[in-house]
Amino acid sequence: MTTARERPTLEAVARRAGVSRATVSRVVNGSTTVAEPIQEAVRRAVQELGYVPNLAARSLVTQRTDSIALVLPETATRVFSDDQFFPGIIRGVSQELEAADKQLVLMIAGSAASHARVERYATGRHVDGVMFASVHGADPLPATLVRSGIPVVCSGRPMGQVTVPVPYVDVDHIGGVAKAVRHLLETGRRRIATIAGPQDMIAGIDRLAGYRDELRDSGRRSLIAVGDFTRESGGLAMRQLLDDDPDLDAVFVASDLMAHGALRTLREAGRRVPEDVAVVGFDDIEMARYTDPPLTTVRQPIQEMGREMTRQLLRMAAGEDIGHAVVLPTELVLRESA
Amino acid sequence: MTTARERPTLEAVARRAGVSRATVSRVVNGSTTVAEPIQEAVRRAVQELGYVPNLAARSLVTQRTDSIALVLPETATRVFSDDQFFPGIIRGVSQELEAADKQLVLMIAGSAASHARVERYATGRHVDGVMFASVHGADPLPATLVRSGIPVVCSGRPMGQVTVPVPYVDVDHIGGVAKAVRHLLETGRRRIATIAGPQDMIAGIDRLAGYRDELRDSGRRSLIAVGDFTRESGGLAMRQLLDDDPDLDAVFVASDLMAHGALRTLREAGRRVPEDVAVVGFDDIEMARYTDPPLTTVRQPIQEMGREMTRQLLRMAAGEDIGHAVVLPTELVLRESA
DNA sequence: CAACTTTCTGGGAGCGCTCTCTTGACGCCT
DNA sequence: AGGCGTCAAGAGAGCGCTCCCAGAAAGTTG
Repeated sequence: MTTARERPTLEAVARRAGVSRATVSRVVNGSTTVAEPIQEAVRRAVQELGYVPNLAARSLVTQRTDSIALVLPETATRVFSDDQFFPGIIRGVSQELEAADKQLVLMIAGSAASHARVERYATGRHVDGVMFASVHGADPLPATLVRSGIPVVCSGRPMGQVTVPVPYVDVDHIGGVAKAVRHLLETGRRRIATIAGPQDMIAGIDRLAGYRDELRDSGRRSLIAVGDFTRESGGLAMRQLLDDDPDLDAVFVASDLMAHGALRTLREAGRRVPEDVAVVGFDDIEMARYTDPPLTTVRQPIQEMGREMTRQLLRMAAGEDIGHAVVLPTELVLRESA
Repeated sequence: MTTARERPTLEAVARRAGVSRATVSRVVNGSTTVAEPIQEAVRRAVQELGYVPNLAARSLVTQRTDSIALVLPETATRVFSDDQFFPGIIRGVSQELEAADKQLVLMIAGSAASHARVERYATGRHVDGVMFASVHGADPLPATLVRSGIPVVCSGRPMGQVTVPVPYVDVDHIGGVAKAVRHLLETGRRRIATIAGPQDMIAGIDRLAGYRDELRDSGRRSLIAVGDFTRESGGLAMRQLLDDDPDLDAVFVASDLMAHGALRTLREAGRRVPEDVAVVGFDDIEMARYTDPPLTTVRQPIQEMGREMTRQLLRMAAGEDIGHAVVLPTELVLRESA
């Protein structure tokens, strides 16, 4: 261990400023009950000594850690693919946390072991709250933490039986899909299929539900293939759809990545987009503007989701009561594929 | 704050097991000097009480925090684009950290204010070490931290004058580019251009240097346009290259994202790839297999870079001396674009 | 069998901070 | 002028843990 010069403590600052430890503490923590000249002296001493509070010592007495955990279940296919979900959330969280001067502890929880690790860490109160990005299946961990009184927020409506309500922030999947399908109908498409996402993720489930709802209302037949949000699965699903109904003239794909795969399959099958087949994606990732043709898609505000989750969590950690769900709007972005 | 049932302390475990606090501490920290039956009793008490050590209290006395910071300079264009650099590094870091049972504190440092925040946080010894992902320009922060005796590792060779050596892990940009350019020459390309990356990032600089070196050796003329690693800039740069030399028959693009933009421009300009113009990228991101045509590119082991950085950092934090540079190999991946 | 090691466990100090409680100084009212 | 209220600053008690040191118990040797 490299030995840097001894770090100054509150005590040292107090001595230097000729006041007591308590007073320095008051100034450092922004109490207003300290006379201005003394505040000034303390601040100068802090400056001169390069004092930085020891967070461990502070946590020990305040029982707060001023840091929160963001858990990314690695099993979620999307998390490490390039759909930017994960960076988007992180960025939003980070912005909001920085504004609140809190730290972000990132935990990737793939294995059962790391799952247990997250639980230990959180129940051990090493963080003031936990956020789950992209909950896969019916993960019991969020509910477990809620039950032990730890502030928790999930991205995406948690699945499974609700033994205890877990607060969440989600986007309006159903509304977004409705806009997409309606657009296809309005532009004269008759045989509309969908490539759904995995049915153990709320994004997959809701987007398929939205598609079904909208199509049922129009009285048309629906054709469904299921992918797992990856390009590859999108390509495969498109192949299957084409085999099932060579005459389909539109497809709503539950993610841009899958849409990318689907576009490729369509090209290989000699279909022109959008002339022969219209394609609408979901997510509006950066790449959507660069596919051939550029992808019409449903935009979801991922970064804003991260911010909103954080705001909710911080409020819970501060002891406020919050509503248990926030749903952010989605929007149809028209490009050339439909 | 929700009041969960009181967390048990060492003291409580000690009482329950009928031993002293010191003994419990020994067992918890894996000391071997405790008689087996007592160890057993302590472990049972820990289990029964659900004891989890208070990290703040431990840090206070050990002067370690068992967490390390990963700093992502947000200004780096690449970091939040979809080239997966950032998630790749995080994943690698996270794996290695989990194995060592340490925490990852993620800090996004865009503004000057957040820069100062990182410095305060690190010099305040709130983490045992700091890793910088993708250092942009000649950021003085890494060197500053090194000087105050904090373990630091950078991803990518730091730029600027070396007042103090900052350890780093990088990939072999030059070697990778050499392979790419050599491949173009060997497949009979005569007029080879390049789209370089930003010249304030080592990845941009080295990849251009590699291109120049290799082409100089072959005695050919070189044509250069500069982008900033985004798709958009790649498209623009390609346009410019085409204007400068309509007869060029190959282009080495310093990133896959820019290559994606370039492919689009080439298509719009009526050039066939690879028949008229061969294109080679750099990075080998997931998307490279889905461009039209699939992109020949230079693969760099991003995740491994994150792991290696972490290993180095942990060794430094443990007081070991490490060599100050590690360079990981790159590899040419042949697909259809060249 | 006494004297001395060698193990193993407990006692207790202290890491740096916050926060309650107390003291002290001052101004104001009667 | 004396008593009171008010407000600012200091004293001191821990927060939960590690680790040094002392001391007890057990084992070893001449």
